[in-house]
Amino acid sequence: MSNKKLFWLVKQEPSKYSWETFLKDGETYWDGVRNYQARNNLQSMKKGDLVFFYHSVTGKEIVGLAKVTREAYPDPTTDDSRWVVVDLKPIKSLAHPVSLEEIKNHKDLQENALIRQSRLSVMPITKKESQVILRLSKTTI
DNA sequence: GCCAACGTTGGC
DNA sequence: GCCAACGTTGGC
Repeated sequence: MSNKKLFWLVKQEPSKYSWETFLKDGETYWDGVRNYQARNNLQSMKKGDLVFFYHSVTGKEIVGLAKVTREAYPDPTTDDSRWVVVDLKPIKSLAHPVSLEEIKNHKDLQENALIRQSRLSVMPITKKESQVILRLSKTTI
């Protein structure tokens, strides 16, 4: 695993866009972000970065891993030039989804933005956190 | 369905 | 530039 790659986490309600739909689509642009902090995170993503996919509200677990295939460009779903999207492509489903409860209960994940800033929909994940999550998910890249 | 957290908007 | 009102998100 290259140590230059950064890890991120994106959040979505499965009723709006589920991991299963994402797998079926094969690739998608991540639209609809209307929050500056989340937008800034999108703009910081580099091609090849790895992105955890979290199901909010229903499921409340990290279900899959994707990668950035195109860096930030203007959101095609709006004329408002403030907003951007990135292209994401699924890599694999996690062998064992990592639930919010597991994250909350793990001592090394207490500082995770998923807990600290529950409303943020695009957030960075530290390398250490990503290793813990991958271990919990019984998934290797 | 409720409510806490928090971002945005608009009046002053 | 402050802050009250309001809207949205997401856990419970």
